[in-house]
Amino acid sequence: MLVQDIFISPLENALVSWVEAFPKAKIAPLFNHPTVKPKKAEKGSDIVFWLHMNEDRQEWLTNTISTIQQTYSVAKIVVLANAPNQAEALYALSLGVVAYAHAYSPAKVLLEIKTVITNGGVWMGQDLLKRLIEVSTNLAGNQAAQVDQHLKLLTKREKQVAIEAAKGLSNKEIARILTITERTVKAHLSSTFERLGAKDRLHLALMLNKKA
Amino acid sequence: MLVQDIFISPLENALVSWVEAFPKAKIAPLFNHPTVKPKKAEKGSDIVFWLHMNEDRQEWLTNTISTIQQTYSVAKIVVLANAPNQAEALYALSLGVVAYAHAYSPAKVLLEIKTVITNGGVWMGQDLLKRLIEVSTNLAGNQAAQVDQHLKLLTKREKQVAIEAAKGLSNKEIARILTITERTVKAHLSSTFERLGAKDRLHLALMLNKKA
DNA sequence: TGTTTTACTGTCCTTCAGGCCAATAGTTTT
DNA sequence: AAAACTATTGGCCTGAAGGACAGTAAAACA
Repeated sequence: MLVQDIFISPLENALVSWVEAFPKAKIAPLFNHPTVKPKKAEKGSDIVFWLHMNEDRQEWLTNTISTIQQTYSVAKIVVLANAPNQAEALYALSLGVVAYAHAYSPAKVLLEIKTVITNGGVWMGQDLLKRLIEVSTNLAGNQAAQVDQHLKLLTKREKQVAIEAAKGLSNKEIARILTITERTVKAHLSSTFERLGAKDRLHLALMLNKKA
Repeated sequence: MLVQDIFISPLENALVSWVEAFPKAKIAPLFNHPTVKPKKAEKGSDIVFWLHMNEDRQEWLTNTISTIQQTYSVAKIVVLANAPNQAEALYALSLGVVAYAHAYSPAKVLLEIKTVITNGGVWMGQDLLKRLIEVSTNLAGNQAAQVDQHLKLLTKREKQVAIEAAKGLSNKEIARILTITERTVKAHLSSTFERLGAKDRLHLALMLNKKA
């Protein structure tokens, strides 16, 4: 089976690792560029588009993915990001992209990605998946139990502070109703973030306010 | 680099596909069984534990994973399930397992898994991943009419911003994914707060994440 | 009896959020 | 045509949040 690899990148020349991984790949600045126009009709042929993502091309990404999907329903799309970030990765994957990786990944990794996706898999970094799992276990699972699980990790005082913070109260307000200093509230919250792996009070609130 | 594969399974003999994929692998009924004790000190050596999961050994799984992680901080753990299911997969992955697959996966798949995880990836079935992504990206997807009521009061752009903010994203992150300035995000948010009568983004998040 | 955990407080500093006071340009409504 | 709304961005400023240092006293635990 013929598999065509097409890199869409603003770069003039493909990166070394790209060439190393796929010597026969084509590269073009835009999708639908004449030099890379794949033969659509060819039956059983697989096409992999490797989209090189710059920080400031979010919209381009969205449009390109959409166009590719409309034109080649079976094509696989991989996003190679100069500066990978979780939000973008999630977004891309939700659009149907089958892999999201660093643009400067070594050839070895690129080949691995290729193997995985041509076998129907989806490739993504470990950190991102961890995050995904965190988020969705909170949203999906036994919400009530999940929340208790979280609260169980906290000391009595931390629990009180966390609950108030999750309601949307400010540190000052919490301090008043618990008759402690604002500083102490901060201390309890910091330790709470640490224990629960929350980024800030908003994430804490989301953790403790999962719908039942 | 030496990579040791250790199968932990109640079976007397390894499955055919296991042997086919890893002829030199060891197998034992329990972790820490003398016959499979890996040399911990060996620098740069990778260890992959393949845990064979029976339906009724949930607790065993939890404990074994925990013990392995404490003993070999760098070890990779794969779960091979006789009867894979999403809940269990999620649970295992949330514990730090880097792959979850069917115990009777062909050797080819096992080798693919091995490749992926030794390169820092995580392996899982496509269906599960799709599900994960759905859950974590569709904040508004499964919300009640009440939330729609709120969102209906907003302009298109404000709605987009509000939803992202309610997920816990910072202004900068939102700006990035919508390809606008952080300043503009602030403008949309300010107007959103006004329209919905929200005090700040935390209250907004609570409004849009209300239990149905 | 040590050691660890909890509860509490301090200052300094950086970043972020959001309000206030603008402005421009396109679209919609009146 | 004029008025209102939408989308965008700028600068300035204040206050809150949270991390990076701290530190003390009591309780719990080993």
